[in-house]
Amino acid sequence: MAALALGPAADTVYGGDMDIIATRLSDFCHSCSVRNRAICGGLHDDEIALLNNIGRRRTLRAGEQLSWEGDEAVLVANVIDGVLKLSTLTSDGREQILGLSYSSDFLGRPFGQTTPYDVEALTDAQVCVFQRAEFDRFAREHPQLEHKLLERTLTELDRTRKWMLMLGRMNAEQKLASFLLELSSRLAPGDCSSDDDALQSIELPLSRQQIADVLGLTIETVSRQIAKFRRDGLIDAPSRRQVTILDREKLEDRAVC
Amino acid sequence: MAALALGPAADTVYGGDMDIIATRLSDFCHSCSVRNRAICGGLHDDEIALLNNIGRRRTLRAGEQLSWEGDEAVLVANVIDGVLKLSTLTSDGREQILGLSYSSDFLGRPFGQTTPYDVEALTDAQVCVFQRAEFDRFAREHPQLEHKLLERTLTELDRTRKWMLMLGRMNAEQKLASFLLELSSRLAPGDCSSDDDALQSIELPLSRQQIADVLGLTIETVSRQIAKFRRDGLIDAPSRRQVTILDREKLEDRAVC
DNA sequence: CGCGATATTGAGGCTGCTCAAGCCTTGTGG
DNA sequence: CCACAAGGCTTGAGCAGCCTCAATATCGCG
Repeated sequence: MAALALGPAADTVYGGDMDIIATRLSDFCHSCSVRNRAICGGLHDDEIALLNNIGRRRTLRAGEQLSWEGDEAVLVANVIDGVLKLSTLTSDGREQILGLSYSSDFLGRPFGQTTPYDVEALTDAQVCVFQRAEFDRFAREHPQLEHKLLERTLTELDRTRKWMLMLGRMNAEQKLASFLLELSSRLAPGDCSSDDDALQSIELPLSRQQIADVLGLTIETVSRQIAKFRRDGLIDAPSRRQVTILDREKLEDRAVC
Repeated sequence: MAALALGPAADTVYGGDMDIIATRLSDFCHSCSVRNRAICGGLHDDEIALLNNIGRRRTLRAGEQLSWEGDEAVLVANVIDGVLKLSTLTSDGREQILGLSYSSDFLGRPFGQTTPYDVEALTDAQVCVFQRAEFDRFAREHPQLEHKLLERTLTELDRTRKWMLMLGRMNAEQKLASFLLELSSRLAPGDCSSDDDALQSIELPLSRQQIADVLGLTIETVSRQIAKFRRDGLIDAPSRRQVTILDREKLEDRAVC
């Protein structure tokens, strides 16, 4: 189905014969922009080649879903480019976003039966997908990969817990300030979390409604807080999807944490 | 220092000569109540013996801390018995509990530099602690252990995300109902998450204040919600630290999720 | 230009917080 | 065994922050 369909690039590649496939896919990895930051970093060339055999590039359009909550977890993936959201619905139909995935993040639930949340591309995105069963087998045979995956999962757990703190204890102003600051550092090209190269001008990958879903607020509250930050000269918002941080220090004060 | 001091049992054990040490510690593992549920499950006997050489039993009194937020992460541990909390402080001094750890859970941050939260025993507890550096080395050499650790971390991440949903989207009533239900299943002797053997009578390991810190509420709100559940006949609360679930179904209705 | 989707702004209400007083439990000392 | 104190818990009153509902404005696309 849609979630499993290959992107045009992958289709082309699989049209050739076996040797060519390996070569071409290997080229994918060698030129991959997240090669050293994603979990594949640290693998030997021959391991990369093997991984290539089971991985496929896939291009997602903004709004497209990668897998569905509760489905048998058939896919895992590396994010190459773009921003994706992990989300789930409350029983009364509201959405809560559980996490955002950026370039070089790992997506999905290896060694599990079901995907516990929806994955949807917020921007146009490129991912490198694997059939879960194949990935699991490969990971078990390559401890170096499992180790990278473990480190990444531990980091993600730390990040999620920090987010919990935000949801549980911050007010609307603090939530929005934290959110903008985090976004400006996660969207920075290096992705390395050194705050120095954090962006001043952010192209928001989320609508107001989605920001509200991230922060556990309503769209109106988000809108009012943005308006307040503008009035106070902390940010500028030339268009709906753009934000410029004018006074990072004061914004950090508002974020508190 | 306090955090590193050995419990009396370990002191005794280390008093003997080398051969005896290994044997005695091995006995610890063989009789360990979480042997098959914790990450050590699936290790060979000789691996267990090696692990024994670097692990120590430690008994914690309720209220005692295991490591401190921001400290260099020197310890990791398995929870053998009892309930511990992971928590952090907001800059304005309120506490947010980030997670609870029960029997057979893994504690700490391997492969990281700092412990990103406080760990404190809520009840008297027994843990099996390792120096982080030694544990890291052992884990790198034993992929089977790393694999178990990865699975556990992934599960913990899923659980944390569900908790996030609760903090972001639930009202006080839903939060408390969910909390009581989760507690009754996590405290059940099997620990297996089959809801069948969930407890009806819970001995609360947390004070009202701590419950409030878990749920992102105030102590007054927690108290009022408990009073309401009692009035409505959903629970009984014979003493401050005891709760009996009288009508699980209706409680689940209140929890919504 | 005009329509639909998205966002902003306003008014009013409710949930949960704050502040405050009193109660119950537990432990200590006479 | 009782008196008292201290800490934890409950209950109440009032308030603030955020949500809800509603009207209006703006953006983006045909």
